[in-house]
Amino acid sequence: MSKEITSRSEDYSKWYNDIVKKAGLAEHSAVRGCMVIKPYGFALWENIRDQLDKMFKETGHVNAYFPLFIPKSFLSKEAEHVEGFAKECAVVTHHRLMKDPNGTGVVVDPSAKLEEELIVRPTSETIIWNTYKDWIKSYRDLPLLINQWANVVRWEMRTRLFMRTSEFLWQEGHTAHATKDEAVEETLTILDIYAKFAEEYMAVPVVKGIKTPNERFAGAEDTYTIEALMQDGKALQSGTSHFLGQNFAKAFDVKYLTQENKQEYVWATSWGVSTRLIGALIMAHSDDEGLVLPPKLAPIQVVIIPIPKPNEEIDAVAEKLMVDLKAKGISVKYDTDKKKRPGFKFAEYEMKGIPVRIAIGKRDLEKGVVEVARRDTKEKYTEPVENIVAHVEELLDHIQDNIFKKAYDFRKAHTTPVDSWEDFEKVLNTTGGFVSAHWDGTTETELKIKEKSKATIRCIAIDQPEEAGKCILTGKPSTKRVLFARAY
RNA sequence: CGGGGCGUGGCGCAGUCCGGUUAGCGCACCUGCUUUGGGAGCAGGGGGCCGCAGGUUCGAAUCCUGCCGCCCCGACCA
Repeated sequence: MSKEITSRSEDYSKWYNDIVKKAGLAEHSAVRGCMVIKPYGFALWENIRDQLDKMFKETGHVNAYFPLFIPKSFLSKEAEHVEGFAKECAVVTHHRLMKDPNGTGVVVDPSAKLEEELIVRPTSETIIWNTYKDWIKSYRDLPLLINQWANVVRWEMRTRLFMRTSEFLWQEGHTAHATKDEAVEETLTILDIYAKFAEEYMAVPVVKGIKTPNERFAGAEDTYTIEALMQDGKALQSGTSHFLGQNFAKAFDVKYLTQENKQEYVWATSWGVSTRLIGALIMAHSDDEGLVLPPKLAPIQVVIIPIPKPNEEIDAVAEKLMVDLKAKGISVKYDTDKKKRPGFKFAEYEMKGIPVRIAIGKRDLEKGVVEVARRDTKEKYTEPVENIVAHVEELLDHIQDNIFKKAYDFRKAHTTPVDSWEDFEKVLNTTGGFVSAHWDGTTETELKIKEKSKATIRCIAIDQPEEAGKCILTGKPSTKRVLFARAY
């Protein structure tokens, strides 16, 4: 299959599409901008979801489910929020079809017009805060720490498999707190979970930071983000955690009684990651042979291939290996398909990004060894059968570490401090990646820079030290560097 | 919303300019035989309202009109 995939250097965008399709992750559906997530892609999403879900629950969150539809009036209760989402909402106006009186198909039944239109949720703050109003009466009801796994719809102009689709799967957390400090702390707790998940499970290094007012979520007071860097030097916002202040509490009149019997508005957060994470995984690690998956999220971690085809002796070794590997919690597939030859299988599993391949052949077995191949480095070597379980267990960890390190080194090599406009443009147009530069702090300058260079401020890194400098565009004084990049 | 491209068996395409036997090729699929340590070979076989609707014509995948859909690039966004 590798001969069918476009190389990164030839056309990065086409390469990405080829991988998504040829690795069997997803395909375009009959509906514009919407994708079908295929079983292999969904298995990957399930692994992402299950791990995150566990992390949310460990920090006291519980899951619930709110409606897909939101009454139009709800959306307009928070002014900035509606402004931010209005342009990309799908609207339900009718609830019934009828036979076309002039033809053969069906048409919308004009008598079934809804009194109030329903919006297909682009995000659920409004319906959830409308519900929280009834759930929160006293300080004893707080904090309220709820997450939902759901689909949302944003009517995007231009879509791309996993990176931006009109409908996507995500989780959205919505929490309510008695104090501002507690809400801010929650926002940061989640940001840490996202960063930890990205780095330890996806093996994608991220910068934790805060968004500029211009890049903030519609309706938030502060938006925190994890920003990752893709192999083409473009940044990808991979998760966001918002401190919403009392904006939604005020919009939906959610108050609680304090211990002193006083009415106070509650403080809110919301946070989410989506199927875009799969896009991040692909773009961060994969190569011209196909997908490269981090072992911790790979639906299949080890594939065993009989050489040249299954027989009793090979089956016996493979089956024992499977039992032993599974006992260690390692997912393994034994490919007994007799129709396909080994070379075909090798290429196929490389395309699918399976971290470790074990080839069992008669010739090797006579020497008591099997062949081990790792996807990340393409190395191949033989290993005694009796060592194999311990070896694979260790190898999966090595691969996980190695692809993280590779991505980390790449980011390091593509993060450049600059102090002048010439250097800024030069770096963006050559090495790309993150450019660390001083900015005068105004939205006006931010927008001018974006217009001139197509680079946006990805974030102000949380651990960025104070440092006196001059804005690269205006020369005005600045106290901190911010991270610019061209982004997805 | 602007620019470009494309709709022909499951997938990828040729054929369309210049209308003419039975619409073709590769992959995949089915059957059989031979193969088998990096994408096997041979033989046989099944599968198409050529995106939709009109029109021109003796005759349309091909020409004309209208529509629909999708993809890619840009502006906007997770």
